[in-house]
Amino acid sequence: MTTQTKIKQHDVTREKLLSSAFCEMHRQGYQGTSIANILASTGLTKGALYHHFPTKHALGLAVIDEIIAPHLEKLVFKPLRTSKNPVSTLLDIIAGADKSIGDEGIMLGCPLNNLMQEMSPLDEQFRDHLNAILEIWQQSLGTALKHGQKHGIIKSKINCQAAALFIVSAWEGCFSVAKNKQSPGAFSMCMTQLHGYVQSLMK
Amino acid sequence: MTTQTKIKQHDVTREKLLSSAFCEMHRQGYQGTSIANILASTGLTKGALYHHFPTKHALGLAVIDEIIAPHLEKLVFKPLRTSKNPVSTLLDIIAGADKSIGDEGIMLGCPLNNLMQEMSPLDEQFRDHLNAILEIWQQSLGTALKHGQKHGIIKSKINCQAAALFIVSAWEGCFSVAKNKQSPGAFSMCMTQLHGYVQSLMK
DNA sequence: TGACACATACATACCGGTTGGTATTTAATT
DNA sequence: AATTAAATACCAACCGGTATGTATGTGTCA
Repeated sequence: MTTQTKIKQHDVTREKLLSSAFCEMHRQGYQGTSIANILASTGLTKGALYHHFPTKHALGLAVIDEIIAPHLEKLVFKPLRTSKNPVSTLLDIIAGADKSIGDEGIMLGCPLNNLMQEMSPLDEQFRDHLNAILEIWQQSLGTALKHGQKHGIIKSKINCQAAALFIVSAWEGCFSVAKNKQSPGAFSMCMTQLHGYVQSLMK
Repeated sequence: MTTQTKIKQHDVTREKLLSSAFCEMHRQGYQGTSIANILASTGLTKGALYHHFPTKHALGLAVIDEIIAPHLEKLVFKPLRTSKNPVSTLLDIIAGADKSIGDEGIMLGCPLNNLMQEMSPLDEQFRDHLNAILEIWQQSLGTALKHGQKHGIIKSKINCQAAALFIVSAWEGCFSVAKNKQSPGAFSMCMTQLHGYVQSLMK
């Protein structure tokens, strides 16, 4: 037996539900997601779902915390935090975003951004959970820029927090527009401009 | 009697429905908008609504074409198109956006962006109508930048179409983030950065 | 032999949309 | 100008479908 703890059926089912819910929410939004569809695609029943999650609302929050947040953490936040040259890492991430996300991901939009748009004004808990991710994002970027400033890579006059906020905003904006145009090409073009913006912060 | 043509009851009721639908859609999204709420807030009934619009879907499209598009046309596109110095007009619009939109508008987000996010992947007609506005926006910006290039205001190496696309994206991104943070302050900070970006395109 | 992990059937509420009918305005005719 | 017919603008009740959520039953495994 490996070091891995035993996988219980309980967790398998829970993962199935979360993953299916994420998929549905990514495509239809939270409100457009129907419990029935989730159950159909997993082959489970209401008994299973309501055994694991008290409400659809709780399921939605769990998707944010257990799927969306870890995904961004792995793909963006951690690389930025652990890199020896975070500014160059940032440029790499921006430059390679279209490839690492893929056409379908671009068409569907950023899951975080999608949910923010839909749910933030409607539900305070959704907003808080989503905002926590946004905060980490901005923080990661701000720290990366500050690090660049300390090493003479980033212009000293730059307001790193404001620039970080703008990068996040523009990033999500690129997703928005590309999704609406249903055009991965537009995403690439847009992210290239963002790449240029970050470079314009450098000496 | 003035030169104005007589206001018919028909149009008054139609306007009431459109305006209420817009309001509801701005707050709840299209899918979250219920016919019942629209009727309650107007004091009308289903008979009235379905007399003027064949479906909820048609009502949604009418809101886009007859409310959202004209509003942006008046506030952004036309000023850009008719200005003698469109680049400076653009800077003015960006600088004054927070004031001209107001806190509540910022909290609720850009109606265009909201609907794009929600409906683009779900409905082709919505996408097309929304995209048409986006296209005009990008076009207005591209032309403004080109005009600036011709007059030696904008750097000649700039790709105006790409820059225009990015400005729209970043703009919408500022809305997204500010809406999620429920923070007019974040919007202002973000738009200030966008202002700086546009200035960085200038000589 | 219970606690757990699910399945099944049902309750309740709301959704968009339809239907038949009724005022009200408009247009035509005398 | 008065009358009448027809089209318009609107109302209120209802329909099928679907939504989330519940109550209860059943099999499994420690």
